[in-house]
Amino acid sequence: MATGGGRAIKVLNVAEKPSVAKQVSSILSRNQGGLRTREGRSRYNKIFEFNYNIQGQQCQMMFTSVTGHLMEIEFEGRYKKWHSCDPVDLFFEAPIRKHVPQDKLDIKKTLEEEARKCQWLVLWLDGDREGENIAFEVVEVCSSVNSHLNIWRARFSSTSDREIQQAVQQLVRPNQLFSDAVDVRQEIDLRIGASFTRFQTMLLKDAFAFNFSTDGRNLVLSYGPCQFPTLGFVVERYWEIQAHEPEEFWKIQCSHTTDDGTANFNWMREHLFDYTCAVILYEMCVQEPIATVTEVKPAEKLKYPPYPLNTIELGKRASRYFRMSSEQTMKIAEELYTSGFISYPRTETDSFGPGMDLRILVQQQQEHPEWGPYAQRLLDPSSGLWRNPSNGKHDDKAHPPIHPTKFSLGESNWREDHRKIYELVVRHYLACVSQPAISAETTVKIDIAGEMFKVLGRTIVAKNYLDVYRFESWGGSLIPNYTVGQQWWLKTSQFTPTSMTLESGVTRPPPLLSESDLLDRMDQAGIGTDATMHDHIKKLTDRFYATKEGSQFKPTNLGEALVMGYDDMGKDLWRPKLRSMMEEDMKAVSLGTKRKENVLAICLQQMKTREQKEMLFKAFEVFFDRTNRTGGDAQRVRKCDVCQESDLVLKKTQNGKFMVSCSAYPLCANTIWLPGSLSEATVTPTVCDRCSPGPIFKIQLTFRRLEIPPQFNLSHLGCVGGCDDTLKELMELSNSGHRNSSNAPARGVGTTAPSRNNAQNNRQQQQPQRQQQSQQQQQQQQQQQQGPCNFCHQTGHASSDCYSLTSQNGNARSQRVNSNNGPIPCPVCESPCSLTTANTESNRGRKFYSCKSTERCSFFVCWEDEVPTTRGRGSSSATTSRRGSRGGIRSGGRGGANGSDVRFVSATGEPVSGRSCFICGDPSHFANVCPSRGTRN
DNA sequence: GCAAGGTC
Repeated sequence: MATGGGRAIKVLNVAEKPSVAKQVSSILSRNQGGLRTREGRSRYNKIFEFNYNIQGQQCQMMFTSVTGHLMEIEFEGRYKKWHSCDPVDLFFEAPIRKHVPQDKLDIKKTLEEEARKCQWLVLWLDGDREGENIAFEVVEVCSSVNSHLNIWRARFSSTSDREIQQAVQQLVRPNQLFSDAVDVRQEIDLRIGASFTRFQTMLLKDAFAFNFSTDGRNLVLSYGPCQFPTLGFVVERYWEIQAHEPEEFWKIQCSHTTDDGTANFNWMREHLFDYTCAVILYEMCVQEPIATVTEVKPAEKLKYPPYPLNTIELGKRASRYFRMSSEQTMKIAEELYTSGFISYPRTETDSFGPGMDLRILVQQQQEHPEWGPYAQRLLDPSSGLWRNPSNGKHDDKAHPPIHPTKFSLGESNWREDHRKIYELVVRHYLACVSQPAISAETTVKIDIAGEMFKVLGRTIVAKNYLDVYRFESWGGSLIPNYTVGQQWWLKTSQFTPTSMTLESGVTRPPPLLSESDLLDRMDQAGIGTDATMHDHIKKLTDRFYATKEGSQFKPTNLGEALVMGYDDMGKDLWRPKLRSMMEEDMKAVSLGTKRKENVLAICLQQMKTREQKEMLFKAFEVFFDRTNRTGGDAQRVRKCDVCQESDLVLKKTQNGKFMVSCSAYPLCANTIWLPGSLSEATVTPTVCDRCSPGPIFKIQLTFRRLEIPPQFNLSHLGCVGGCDDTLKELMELSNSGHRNSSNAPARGVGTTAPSRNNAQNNRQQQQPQRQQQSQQQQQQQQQQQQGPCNFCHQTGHASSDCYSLTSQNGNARSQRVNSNNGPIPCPVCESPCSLTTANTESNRGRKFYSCKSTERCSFFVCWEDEVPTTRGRGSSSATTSRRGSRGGIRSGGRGGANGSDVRFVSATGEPVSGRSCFICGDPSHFANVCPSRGTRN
């Protein structure tokens, strides 16, 4: 860096926002003989002046700011207009220009005026890639009026005194590669966004009848690399819910009440899907209802306060605690920030740097009537409440976590939302610097007739941060005292439960995604930035892609159709992967390992999908009816029966002749010439109910009297699908005397079919779940038609599939099983297992194994006479074992066909690693989730 | 009428 004494040089300093210009100016001007402020051309961006010495060089500092990006990119000239070109031209051909938009011209003027006077330019933009790009925008504007500027970059990660003083003494050069990465991002976003948006809007908007109100707004079917993956999350969850099939399960509940409290014990099998099994085990417990305490495990547990608050957490918590939308949260937070009550709200950082004075912020809050006393306790060393905050893993190197900056009892111009967000920020901050909550927990396990149950009791020992963070709670539950022991005189080691019930439940689908869930997913997938995520979410509702019900998002038909269409294209254009890959490429550009031009070309090439537009059409046909319009001026008659891709549309030639021809002309030359005697022709919304494939829209035809035989009417509602004899006759008459006499009628007027392939049929074909349902219904119908099984006389399966056949095999195999009633090896995992006699009406006297090993095969229940052949892990024939297990329990009970299922449930309901499924031998899952469980062969 | 990223 050039240094020297002598005359002061003039230095233009530019920050990304006015607040930073002001902060940095006041830090640097301290003890430097004063800070002067003057107006710039923009009312928001003041200019601060002070003297400063940089490495021995006396400087006259001028410090101003921009407001984010100074420039925008847009398509040049004619490409700005929607109908100026084919949308695909926007990918490569359409030139792009970068310019300062109208509303930033005053800032540009200020920069130009100040730059002319200066020798140095110091760029104080934020320390991220966007900041670097804005820096180069500033350089471009300033250099254009002063080519001799010496250009420097100040690097700082927060506006603490130390960092700022350090940054100004260690100026570096701006990084072109960082800026290049943003150029690529901008160009890809614009080209893809504009191209796809125009393409799908023009393709679909007029072609389908959308059955919702747009509130007078123009319908735009936008596509964006961030908004679409966001929509994808919503739709994917919705599909998951749709695909869920509820299953009934059964569980034993056991409670014990004493003067000390009530313990609700949970069954360690959690639940069984088989009613008969559950009843047998329940009856065993009821017949021998003595609970023996087998384990009492006390432990101290800590609940830690949250990490310091960043933007995403603020959005998620405001959504959870106040049901406030992230968009509204950001708006309120902005207002609190600009009026000085909280720090900058757009930050990724969730840890406080070493430079922050954390106690001063607590001192500011001491006077508050609600949380003031807590703040006082925090500052009192004898309370032991203070704890240095733990650090999260995010740091944008530009801003600290969101924290209160000024005390307020609530301002007169604040609305309820301002109070809520301010309170959240303050309480969150106080919680961060507090000790965790402490509880004493006791886990008690009991054994009733061989069945295990457990309960967790919790007593809060110290609430600590929970005292101030009222949004979180930690439920305590007092339970009686228990001790372990077999001695009869220790009363608490055995007891009789107060109640024992067999309860049913049903598996439920996951809930729709909440705003908090969405922010979480976007954050994990790197969709958007902390400052833009809420915009992408709002866009889903603005574009009618999703609705918000309470705090949950549900896709509309439009949103679902779009995702289905792109899903069918198979290019993952709605998945977050695409954005993540782009993000990786940006990183490579910023590190210099990939070239800007290559990344741009490859990415755009990958996105070219226009040839697959039929997929979009098909997806939309699932949800919406077709109109007779194509989206342009031409009137749509039907899908082209030659190229099978584009539409046949009604057109009028320059010399007044009418024809129905393919919109893909000249790629497809399919044409039907209508009679030359026509004076008018208009496509109507009436669909022909005789011709297929449909829909084929009828055409209202008006003929000139003198040009058609007198027996024909002047007006005729015609169909070009082939059913219309009148039209055929008139076309033949016309052809006989006209130039289009070749084969036009024969091609246009095809075969007729009695049924029309209507939209409803298409809907069923397209939607996977509906298709499945339909197949299941068909199967059921077939089974009903085939009558009862010859062997068991039940309906629902064919004789060849009857379980009773396989259970006979099971009987044969059971010969090798030990029939003693003591502990014997489990026939599946060979660990100790008990053989118990059933006592239900239908199975009285029948014996079953109940394996107690949670280590190897979890809880296995199987009839003695129907033990599967498979033993342990990696067992033999999947077919045999599946049949054996399926044949397990034939007795009726509740649940119909389900009553003949044996299910295997681990204590947690999850497959346990390191073991094989005993049904099929696959080590990747356990038997209770075996995909072959529900099949017969 | 189009994207996403800054910020007021």
